[in-house]
Amino acid sequence: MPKVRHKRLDCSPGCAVEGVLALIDGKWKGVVLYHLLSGTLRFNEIRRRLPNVTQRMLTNQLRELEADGLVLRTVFAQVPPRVDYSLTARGRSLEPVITALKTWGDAHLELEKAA
Amino acid sequence: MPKVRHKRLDCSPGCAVEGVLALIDGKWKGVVLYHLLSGTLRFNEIRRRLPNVTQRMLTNQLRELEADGLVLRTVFAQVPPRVDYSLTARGRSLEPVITALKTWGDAHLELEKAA
DNA sequence: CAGCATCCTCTGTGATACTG
DNA sequence: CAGTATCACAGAGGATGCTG
Repeated sequence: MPKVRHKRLDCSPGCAVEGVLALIDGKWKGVVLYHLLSGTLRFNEIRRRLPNVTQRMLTNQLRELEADGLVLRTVFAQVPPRVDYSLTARGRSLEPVITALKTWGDAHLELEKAA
Repeated sequence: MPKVRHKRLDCSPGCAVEGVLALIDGKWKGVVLYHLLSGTLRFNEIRRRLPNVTQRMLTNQLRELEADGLVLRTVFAQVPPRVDYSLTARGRSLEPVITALKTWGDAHLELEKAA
């Protein structure tokens, strides 16, 4: 059970907040987690959902998520390699958080939607 | 109503998630928001709650939060300067999100708590 | 297909000192 | 008290090419 290996954490009761933020921080972790909520995905499937991510970054973020015990990485010994990514129980437990983020975003963010 | 002036946002439905993350990303924004949930605070009061933050960073983060319309900055024209920081309606609307973060953190994070 | 290795840039963060 | 101004740096993030 990986403790918060990130460096921060200087608050008092707010530590928890920072801690979670440290987990989903990283330019793509949040969205990756969000997409994985829908179910298992293969590397390129995730990649397709993040138009501007580079493999390096995606690999990177996935590895960190894996290290934090949020994502499960399953490698199939096949000729055309296949790697599945899914949420661990811990990862899935983040669902309410991700949902809260998405809900708020949908409600309070002016995205590309016209008007 | 400040749009997401940050650069990212490359997802599809996950945009919202990224968007919010962009707002509370920044090493101290999360905790600052958390502490402001309890009520208005002065600059040094916030600072005292974040042991390791430097004025430069705190000022910085507060200004960004202000620019994003999450925090209200009130300057009093006094001799010993006084500046109050409080949440705007938009900022306060983030409460469920912050709460979700804190709740998850308390439940799933191994912090400094013994055992 | 799903990476890894390199190289490079930029910006977020920090330390320190000064000011109205 | 609540900043502002500099200087400096680590590492997050990106571009590209190669590989089992």
